[in-house]
Amino acid sequence: MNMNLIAHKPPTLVDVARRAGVSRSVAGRVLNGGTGNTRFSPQAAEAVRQAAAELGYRPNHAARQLRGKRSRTFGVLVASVGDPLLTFLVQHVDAAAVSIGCRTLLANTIGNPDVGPDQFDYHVDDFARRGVDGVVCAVHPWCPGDRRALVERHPNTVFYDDEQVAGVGCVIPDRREAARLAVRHLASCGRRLIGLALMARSQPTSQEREAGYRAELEAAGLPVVEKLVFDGQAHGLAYARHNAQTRRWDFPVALMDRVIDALVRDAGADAIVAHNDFWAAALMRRMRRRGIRVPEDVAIVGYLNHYLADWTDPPLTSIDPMQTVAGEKLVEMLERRAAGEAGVREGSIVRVAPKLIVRESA
Amino acid sequence: MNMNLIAHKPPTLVDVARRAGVSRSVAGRVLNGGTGNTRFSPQAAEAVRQAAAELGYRPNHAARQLRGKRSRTFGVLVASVGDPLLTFLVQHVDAAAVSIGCRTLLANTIGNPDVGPDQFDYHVDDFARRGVDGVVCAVHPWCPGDRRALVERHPNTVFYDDEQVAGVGCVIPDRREAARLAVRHLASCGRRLIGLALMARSQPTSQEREAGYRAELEAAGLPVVEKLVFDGQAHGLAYARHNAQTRRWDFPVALMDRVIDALVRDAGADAIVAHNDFWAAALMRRMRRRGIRVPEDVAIVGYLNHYLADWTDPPLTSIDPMQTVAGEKLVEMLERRAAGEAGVREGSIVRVAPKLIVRESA
DNA sequence: CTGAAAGCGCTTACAG
DNA sequence: CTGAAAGCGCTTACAG
Repeated sequence: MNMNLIAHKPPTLVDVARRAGVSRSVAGRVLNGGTGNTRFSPQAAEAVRQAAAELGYRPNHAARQLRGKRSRTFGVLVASVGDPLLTFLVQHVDAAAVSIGCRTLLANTIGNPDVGPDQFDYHVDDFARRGVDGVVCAVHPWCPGDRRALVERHPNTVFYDDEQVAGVGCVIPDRREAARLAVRHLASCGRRLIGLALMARSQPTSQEREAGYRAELEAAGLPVVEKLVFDGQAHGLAYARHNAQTRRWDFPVALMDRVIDALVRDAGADAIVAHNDFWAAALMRRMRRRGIRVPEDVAIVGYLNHYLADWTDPPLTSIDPMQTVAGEKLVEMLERRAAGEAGVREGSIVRVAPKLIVRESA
Repeated sequence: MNMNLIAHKPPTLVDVARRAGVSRSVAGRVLNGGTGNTRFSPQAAEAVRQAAAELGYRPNHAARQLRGKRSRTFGVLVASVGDPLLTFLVQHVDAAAVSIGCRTLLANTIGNPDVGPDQFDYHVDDFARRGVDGVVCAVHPWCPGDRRALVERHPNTVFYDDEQVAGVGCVIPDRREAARLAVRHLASCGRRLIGLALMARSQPTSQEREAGYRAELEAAGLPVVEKLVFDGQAHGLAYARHNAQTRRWDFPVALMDRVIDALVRDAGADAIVAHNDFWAAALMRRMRRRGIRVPEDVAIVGYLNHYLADWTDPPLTSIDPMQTVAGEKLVEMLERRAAGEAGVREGSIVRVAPKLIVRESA
């Protein structure tokens, strides 16, 4: 017991073997318990297990890995851990990894001015050094980073919401369905002139939404009016930009009045499907200032179902892209390939069905 | 070039040495570049470096670690990565780690129902297996977990906002100063009856705030009235609780009306220092419903300066606990001890000065 | 200044 | 069923 005071070096397999009175080989076979490794007697097994328990033996990860075992670690690339658009995803990828005995190595590709403007390549490299079993790339498509090189280096890579690299696994939130859900809900609440506020109509993701929006309007027998679709891009800067100083995302607040002008004042909208929860929150605030009541005059539906949605006034009805589910799917794909159950180049694209969360804004 | 197609095994030191025409030893000495390891000729160095570059050599992390090098990895324990109270801390601990060439291994101790209710011990164990260089424990003091065992297992541990374990490094946001800043700002805006809304007066952290609040009131020559301090605990459930189903934190919304009754209606407060940004957001919403204008009738100051603060209506003036700075300090402490520059048991307590961020609510 | 050699802790054919 | 032995990729005294 007072051995503890002398050396604090953790016990190794040799220590266990010695204490159990067997060889390192047997101890190893008992403790690693791999497939069909029953090449030891029950007595030996018992002795080894007891010795291991008594010593508090834990296999050394580095040694196993060096010997060719998996690192049981997945790299996760994300523009910024604090990115409000992805907090849930990051959280659930990690949860999914832990539940199969793996870990997550989070890597911010931007937002660390101490190190440099863009660390995509740095992390790809570091992942290689550390021998990750796979990589989740959840960096927004518009952020820099050589995706091809990533996939080259780490064939077992899956993307979230980014189809740039063809033939690679990919999980995508179904934005078409998201827009449909929003419109369906608004129509069922009796809204007739439903507006759609998009950040940039040129983005494929926005086009998907618009398609869903139009499809559902038609299905509901509501008028499809060109004036009811707002394109932020046409009004100048519509993107949230990461501010390296404050490490926050700067939001184009001024644009919100343009949305209200175009959709509510000019087109007479009685409901708006907003680009995301941030747009929705800003819209609601500006509307109140202009004497427009939410939801009485104009109902609002957001997208993301972010923490935020509980705290706006009124609380925000929002479409949840189900990053929970996406996170699980991503890890599942990675794991199947890491375990050799699926070919690495099986580039399936999985769409995740969104969910409507009703609060008070619509 | 078409070698790539044959074997995708990354080049090792032997490959580099062979290509450079030197021994493994020399290659190693050149490439690891440790202290005073200039035991090689300039020519050899040049050849090795060139060979390494050509092959794209990257040292194998596991092998280095096995040979006794640091893992350059820090474990970070947190109740939940998605915990809104700590997102900034997690982000900045990681940024600080990366900027010294290290990584962060995030570990959620709760909020993963797939695995079990509490994974504190599991992660402590896993950190040991992986040989982290140190651990940041940012698990809220009221969450379960054997902190003593953690420190036993990982002597190089530092805590954030938790002084339970004596004699260990600790970084704490200065709540006394936070309350002073809030009161000072409100007083300078002409507020005379400043209320303080606390979650639970029995908590040491709340007591610190109250002390700062009283001290600053006196300094400003304002009345210190007992009725102006609200104790949530006295009114029943005041804690936000983690909901494992939704993986969100449930908030005691109903309590907010009690706050307004006690402080505004009964004590006539013209300003409130709220427990945190969530309380502040909920308070503002309830006040609007009751016809109380913010900030005209009652000014509100939050605490956290969370993402949320930009999106409430009106945007929330808040005290920033400067988790940015805290994250840096935590990593700094860990690193100094990992590098052997400081004794592991140097249990210094660092207080982080907060900062007032003025928006529109006060 | 250089290289042969030992060894970190583990896994796994291989011979007994 | 068991154990001696090789080897994963690296670092580092040690002898030349």
